[in-house]
Amino acid sequence: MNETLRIQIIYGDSREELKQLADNSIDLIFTSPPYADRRVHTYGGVKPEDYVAWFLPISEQLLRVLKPTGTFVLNIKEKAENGERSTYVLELILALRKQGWLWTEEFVWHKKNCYPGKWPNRFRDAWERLLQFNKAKKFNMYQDAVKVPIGDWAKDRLKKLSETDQIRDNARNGSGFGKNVSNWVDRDSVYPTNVLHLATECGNKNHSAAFPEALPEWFIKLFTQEKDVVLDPFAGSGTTLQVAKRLYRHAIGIEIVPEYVEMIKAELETKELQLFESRANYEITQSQRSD
Amino acid sequence: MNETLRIQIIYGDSREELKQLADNSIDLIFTSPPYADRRVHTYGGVKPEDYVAWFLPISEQLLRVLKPTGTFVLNIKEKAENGERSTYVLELILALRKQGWLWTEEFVWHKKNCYPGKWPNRFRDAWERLLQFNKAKKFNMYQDAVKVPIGDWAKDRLKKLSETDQIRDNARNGSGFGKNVSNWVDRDSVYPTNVLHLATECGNKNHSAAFPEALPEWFIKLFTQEKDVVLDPFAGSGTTLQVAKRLYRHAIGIEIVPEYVEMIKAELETKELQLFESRANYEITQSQRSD
DNA sequence: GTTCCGCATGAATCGATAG
DNA sequence: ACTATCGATTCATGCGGAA
Repeated sequence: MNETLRIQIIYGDSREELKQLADNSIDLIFTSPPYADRRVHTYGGVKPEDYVAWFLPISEQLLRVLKPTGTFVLNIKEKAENGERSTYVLELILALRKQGWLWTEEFVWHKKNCYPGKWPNRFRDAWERLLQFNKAKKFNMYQDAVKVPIGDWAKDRLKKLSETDQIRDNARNGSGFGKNVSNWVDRDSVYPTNVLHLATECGNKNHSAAFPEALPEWFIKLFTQEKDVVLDPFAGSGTTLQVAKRLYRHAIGIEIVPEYVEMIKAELETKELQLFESRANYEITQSQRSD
Repeated sequence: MNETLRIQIIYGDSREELKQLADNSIDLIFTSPPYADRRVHTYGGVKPEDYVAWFLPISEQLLRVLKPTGTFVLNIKEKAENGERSTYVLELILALRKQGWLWTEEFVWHKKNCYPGKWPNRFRDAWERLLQFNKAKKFNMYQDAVKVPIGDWAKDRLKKLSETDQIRDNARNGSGFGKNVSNWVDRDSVYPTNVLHLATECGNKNHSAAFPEALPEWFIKLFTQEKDVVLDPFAGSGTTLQVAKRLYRHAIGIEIVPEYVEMIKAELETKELQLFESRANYEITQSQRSD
């Protein structure tokens, strides 16, 4: 018997549409709000000084719909304006904490091929913030899902550990390292850090996404399991939804620009024909704007 | 005729000793203050909630002694505790702006060999902030001094990229200064970005520095010329001073731990015999604590 | 002299235990 | 309950002695 994977695209304003989602129903919120993706005009041109006030009603809803074990990942980077970095992201972090969120971590996305350009007073901006917020200190994290190959140094060094090395347990130097040498035998992968190296997708797609697929993929794998629910309240070109679907997670996206909504629907239906057919049926839903 | 390069180490507390420096006399301040609750043995151990109040009197002096064309670079990273990142660095940035500083840029130092460890709720912390502050919107910046030249060295690196390196860290590049290796092909040199890749210097040196020499070196080259004046109000093991001297910049360091002061003096005198002799004489001064 | 390998050492963070 | 201390965990690097 097939199970149904639900991919839902809601056409409308997140400030309104989030209200229809149930309490504690989302496992992961992954999103790039306006300013991160330079689409601020679609939400009426929010000024930097108004940004926090504009965002808080949305994050209040996000706090409501997220499961206690869930995670909220916010991809954002303040822009430089008139020679200075804006401070609204810093103020947003402080305001979200005051709203009840825990600021668990700040990941760095190092964009290998960042936007070109040259200015007299600054270099190109090659990184963005990925702010992790949680409702509770205990949340779901599946670290093994994102392990990476071990560095080259290990190839030469570790394979030559003798048997006595493995038995040795001299913790007298305090490091505790020698005690666990046997753990390292046959180890070929390690846990990553909080710095992510990814290229922006330069590719030949007909539309440009704010971030490469690898970015939501990493966080979806890290914070959800199959059949969990992923939400992107600023779906844009739908990268988060597509990755969620490919990884067999339920997904909900909200998008205010009708052209994007149509694009997402078309894209998802196309891929549906290619993938997963043997595995599940898919249900693609479009809700109407509520006003 | 020889010119004199002045390398001055002041033994004392920056909160007091900075007062003896002249207004508008410093071209670059590069420093790594003790982080909150770190280095409790050598330094006092400032609590996170007191950090901003502790730092502001110092930065007020820094604002006074810095030239209008000068730059202040602050290396800092908040710690994680009890599941959350502290917010005092964010609050410090906001407070410094209120004090009159411009927050020009935030560089990321990606520490390739970060501290090991494993926890259920987070990965290893592999980056630190390098916050750039200025007094005025027009400041000295010598971008060409940090361009990364293409040479045998770079080509060599390009070839040596191992397969695992490419899988686990596609941004691996030689110098570490955030350049996409593939962009180097057919170019003489390129400008870096605001992401720096450097390993920490650990290992068996007789003393351990908080940051590798390449870190102050990069900023000294970027923001000063020869015979400019560099200040480090938390000199520590003296890395900033030594690099300044090697790059033929005047330098002033303030350090509260007498053992470090002696260490810096000894180190500088040793190197004096080896380097620069044909170029200049050096004057190493020790001021006394003023109380 | 090269290369190889043992080893110490990091601005870490969490959970448990002790006062 | 709240703070101070301690053990456990982990990975990349450079130094120095050995082969």
